[in-house]
Amino acid sequence: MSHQYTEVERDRLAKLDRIKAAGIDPYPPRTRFGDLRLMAAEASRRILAWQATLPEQADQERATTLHTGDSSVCAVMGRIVARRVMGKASFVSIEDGSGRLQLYARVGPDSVDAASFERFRDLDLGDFIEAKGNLFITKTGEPTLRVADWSLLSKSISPLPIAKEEKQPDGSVKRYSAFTDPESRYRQRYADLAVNPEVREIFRMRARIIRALREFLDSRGFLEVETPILQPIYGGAAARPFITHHNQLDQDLYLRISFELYLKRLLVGGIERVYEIGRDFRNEGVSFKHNPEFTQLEFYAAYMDVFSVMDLTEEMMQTVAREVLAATGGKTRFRGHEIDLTQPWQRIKLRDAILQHAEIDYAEFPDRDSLAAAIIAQKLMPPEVVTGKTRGKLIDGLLGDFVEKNLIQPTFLYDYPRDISPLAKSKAGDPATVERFEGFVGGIELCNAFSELNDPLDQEQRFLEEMRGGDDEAQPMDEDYLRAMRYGMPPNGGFGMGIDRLTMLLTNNDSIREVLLFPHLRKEE
RNA sequence: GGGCCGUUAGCUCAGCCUGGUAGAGCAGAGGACUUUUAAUCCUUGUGUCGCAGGUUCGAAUCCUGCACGGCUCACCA
Repeated sequence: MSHQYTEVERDRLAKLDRIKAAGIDPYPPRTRFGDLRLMAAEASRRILAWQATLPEQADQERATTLHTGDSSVCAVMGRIVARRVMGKASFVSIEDGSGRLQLYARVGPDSVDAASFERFRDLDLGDFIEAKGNLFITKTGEPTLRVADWSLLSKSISPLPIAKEEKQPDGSVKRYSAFTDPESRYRQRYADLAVNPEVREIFRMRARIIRALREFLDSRGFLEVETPILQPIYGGAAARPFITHHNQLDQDLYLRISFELYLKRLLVGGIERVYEIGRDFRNEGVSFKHNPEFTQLEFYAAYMDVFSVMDLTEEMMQTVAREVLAATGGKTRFRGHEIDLTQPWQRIKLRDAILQHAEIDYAEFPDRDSLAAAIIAQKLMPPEVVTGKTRGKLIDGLLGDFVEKNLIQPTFLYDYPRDISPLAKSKAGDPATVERFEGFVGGIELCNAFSELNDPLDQEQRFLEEMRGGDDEAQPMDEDYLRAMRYGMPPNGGFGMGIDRLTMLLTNNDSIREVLLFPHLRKEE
């Protein structure tokens, strides 16, 4: 179905025809003033600095009254985001990657001729232009470029939902009828980014976070790798996969649900410290903290264990927070809470956390049925929810229902049930418990780590236990992974973290969709 | 999947309770204006009121179903 043009769009198409008829290319292949280009923020900074060099206060005021400005010629390019057009003079504001700058054109020897002015005042919000001239400051103190020459760089046909902005006395900006409908913003992220600068800032922050994580790991001898996204056997987590098919090989393949089993194969191969940042895919529900595809960091380090990984995680998070949240000294706000990521993390045994928040000591109920009975007796969960859950899943349920939301400041919980941790090493002398931790901040789970199981016989048993469970999220047996492990895998600590959730935390966004450029939505119509 | 709320002009919204087939601001169009900055002043157009049924003489409005979305609960170790 082809696009039905609105009346405004038809007007602009007619304008486009007039532009072409005048011999002007509305989509020129290159700029004319690229060599002279200044970013908008740099132009503002430069002219304000020039003003400050004037010897006397009176001279500075005189400069703005006469609005002569400095004598150097520069050029700016960007999108028109505001227009104030008068009979023979006109102001437009353009926005580029650095910010906004006001342009001033008038009919006169110091600016443009009448024909050029007519075309200038005919510009629309959303058009891209370049303009060349000198910088000056208006009597209201606004850094401005006086247009001596200009060109259209790209004509906008559909009106962008550009909001009007009013500068408040306190310096803040009040925005009128901003583009806010979440569905429209996600479906048309291009328009969202174009008119909401703070959205662009989220994704700059996201890139900074990932860069800081890379730098941290690179500087500690980790090798970044890429492993298969299309996998013949999925594993490394408990989740339902997406299934696809290779036609020529006539083979079903799965989109990976985790990188874990491939990265640990590399430890067998002698890569002692390895990490990957990439996309995982899980065929499950969407929520404020779940998207079907999401970005994960996993690292594995030979000769580390769960506690040394805990130390490294703490250091990594502090480093990233200081780097990304330099302005606030590593503090962030999230879901209404002030969170300090530079403080040492609390470390609590899962058992103690559940004892504190759910008032049940699961260690007193060593088998599944006694724990289930106690949970029902204490009315912690309704009986129908308890049915069919293993002991580990019951404990995990208590964690999710009673503990997680209370873990606001950075906290590690450790010592997890074995049956929900099929790839983690058992704790010495405590076969029901594994050496595992999860990190929580702001009431959500952020990361997960363990002393990785490197005993191929134990691992085989775990796979068999999983398959017996009949869980549709159980990990399938991966014979090749066991074959790798039989060659000998060094003891190692592994770690996984959701980058999207970390970005939510560091940018104070309550929804994962705000930190994904193109979040999953149902198809239109 | 459940609950609640929403869907009206390009954007932000009012109108719905109490049915008489649609409004405001901004954006747009025409005019005035050579330092404006939510520019101002005059004139002016704009809609399958999410979709499909039903009730009614008459539905944006009441009813039912559906679609899409938001929040939330469940699920997601």
